[in-house]
Amino acid sequence: MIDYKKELNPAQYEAAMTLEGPLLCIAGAGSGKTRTVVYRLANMVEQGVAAHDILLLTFTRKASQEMLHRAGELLGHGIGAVSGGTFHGFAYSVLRQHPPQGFEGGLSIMDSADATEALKYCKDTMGLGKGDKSFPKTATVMGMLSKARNKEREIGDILQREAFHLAAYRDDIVQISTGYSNYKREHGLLDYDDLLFELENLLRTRPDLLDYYRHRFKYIMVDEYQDTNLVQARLVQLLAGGHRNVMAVGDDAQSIYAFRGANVQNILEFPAMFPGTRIVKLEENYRSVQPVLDLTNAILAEAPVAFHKTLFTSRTGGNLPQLVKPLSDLTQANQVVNKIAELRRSYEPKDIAVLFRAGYQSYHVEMQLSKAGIPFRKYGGVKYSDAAHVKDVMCYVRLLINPLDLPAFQRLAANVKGVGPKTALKIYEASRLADPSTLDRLLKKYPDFAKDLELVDSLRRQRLEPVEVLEEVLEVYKPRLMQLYPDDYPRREHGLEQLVQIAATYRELDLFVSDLSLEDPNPDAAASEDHITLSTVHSAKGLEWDAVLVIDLVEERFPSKQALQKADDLEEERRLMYVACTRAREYLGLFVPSSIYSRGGGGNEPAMPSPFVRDLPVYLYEEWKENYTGGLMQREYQQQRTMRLGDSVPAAPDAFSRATGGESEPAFAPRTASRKLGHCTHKIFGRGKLIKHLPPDKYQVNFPGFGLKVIMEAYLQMEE
DNA sequence: AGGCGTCGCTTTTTT
DNA sequence: AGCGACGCCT
Repeated sequence: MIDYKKELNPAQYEAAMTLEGPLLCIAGAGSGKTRTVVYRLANMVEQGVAAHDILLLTFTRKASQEMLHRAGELLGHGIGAVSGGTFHGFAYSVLRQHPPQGFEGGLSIMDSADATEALKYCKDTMGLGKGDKSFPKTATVMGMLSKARNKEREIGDILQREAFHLAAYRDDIVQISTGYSNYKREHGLLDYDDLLFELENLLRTRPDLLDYYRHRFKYIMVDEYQDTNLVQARLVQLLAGGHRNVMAVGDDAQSIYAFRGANVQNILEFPAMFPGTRIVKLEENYRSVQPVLDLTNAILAEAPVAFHKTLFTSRTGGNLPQLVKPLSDLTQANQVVNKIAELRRSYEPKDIAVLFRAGYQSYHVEMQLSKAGIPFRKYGGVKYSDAAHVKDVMCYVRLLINPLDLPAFQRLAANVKGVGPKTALKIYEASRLADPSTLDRLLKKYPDFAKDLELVDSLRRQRLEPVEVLEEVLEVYKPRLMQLYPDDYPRREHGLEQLVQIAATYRELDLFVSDLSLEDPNPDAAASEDHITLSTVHSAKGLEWDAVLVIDLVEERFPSKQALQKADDLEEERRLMYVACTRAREYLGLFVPSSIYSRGGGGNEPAMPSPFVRDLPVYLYEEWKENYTGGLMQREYQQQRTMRLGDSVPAAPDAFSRATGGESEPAFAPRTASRKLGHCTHKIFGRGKLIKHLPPDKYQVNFPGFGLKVIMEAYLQMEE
């Protein structure tokens, strides 16, 4: 028997024990969210719930597998057939069993590269935006279309709000959008957004199926609920609408996917969607040492989040986070590598990570790490399955599943010398319309492509395992690999070996293909023990390391350039910064280069430190500057710092959470008023910004240089 | 007419 | 580094 009461804190215990009815778990960073879900799963099994009855929706398949694995360990036996994965993965698994109208002949999932290519094709064939230099790029148009669908608003609306300069192209963009939809239907293609909407449509139009799935999944858990969008919330409502045994877990402070339509309101409105929801807040942090936690709390203090939490930790000791100011982003790479070398004396490589806002920002660090012989693994940015050779090979496989998949057909054809999109389309039309004379003539002209089509046909006749299919394809494709990529074909060949390895774990071809586009498989994750991690902050979500280094903390990089315009976007960047820093257990390094290389400015340009760093009270970190010889020197302590030394947490956490959490207050109290608060002056701390009114007579105030304080109103001089 | 090489320009984040 | 426009080649 598991002693739940002993192994969980009271809030975790409550969440793990509540199995029936709707439950919302607000879990701060590092508060043992996974642990709580794991114990809850174990409890379910002990209470006699069959694994088969549980649906566990998580952000990545890896996350659901880890939860199941750990629950299995806890129970001392496997937990078996829990269904789980991402919303998109789940949607596909349902849709492949119940193909929507028009997809009976086969159904291909397009990843974002496929979708953009298809959109470009539509744009070109419709002759829109030709020769107009300021016409938005295909990728930009794709982004707008996807945003409109995710937020469920008109395209014109999105353009107006997010890209005013493109509003003039609204009609053209709407036309492209219509053309794209038709194209997808015609060729049996679904993009990521379609998966969710088609699933909703299926459940709404087929009451029998809705009923079936409601009985099939008697318990539903949704992780990272703050990153769900509107249609995902409706799917949860549909699926859990019968029994209402549904748990949502999330943290509004870690919502970082608004750009793709994630709606923080979802988590706030969960109790309204499921009346009678029990709310549990996990606020004790088990991950980070106090100095790291103090700094992350300070980042969040300025954010207007609905549930204000100040996390507290029981982890004692720990050093102050370091703020390192290299002279440029180039020397930053050296400083990062030096620091990693130093950290490796105390930590395993797998416990060290370098985080950044965008994929390209790790470029210099990657170079220096390679030079220093430190192995690393990069997450985020370009995906493994985006590599041209992987896409090439997968096109053969896609045509097996869906013969109408025109993008796949065109891509294969384009690899043959002398064939471009137009010729490919001719062959495609000729084969589809059964026009043997044209077909014969064209295939004679391009014997290489004829060979490809023969291969696909012969594979379609046989019923082979995924791995066997791949081996046959590679036999034809490998010789072509050298021809196509003479410069680096050995590296690509290695990548294809990995693809075969992945294929070997599947029995069904369509699952192999869909998984590859729905979830980056991360080929040799198992062999990553001796690798340090480089990752975008988005891809680092839900993970943690002993030592975390965040780089490029300058204006226009982090926060990113385009987020500086709108307040909402800037708040999302702040939460992103919060997510980055809360990944650290013990060491946190913030790197702020004084200049960055930019193409436009013709070399190095001075850079402003990120506002997220600028606004931090100085006593929360120690500052190191790089000198001309590449060494680091510590900045002399400022007056405030000396004054504050020996002081503990900026805001006394107990008092604060008691004052804000409030057993009497409804837990869902949006902090609407706080935005309107102004400034005040205090005799000792000087001028500060009012953050929150703590009734009846206190205010939480942020004083530059002193940080968060809770002060009696009588001691404050208010400004207008 | 369609394919292919070259030059100039611009880079967020992900299922 | 990748897209798009432009111009030359088959």
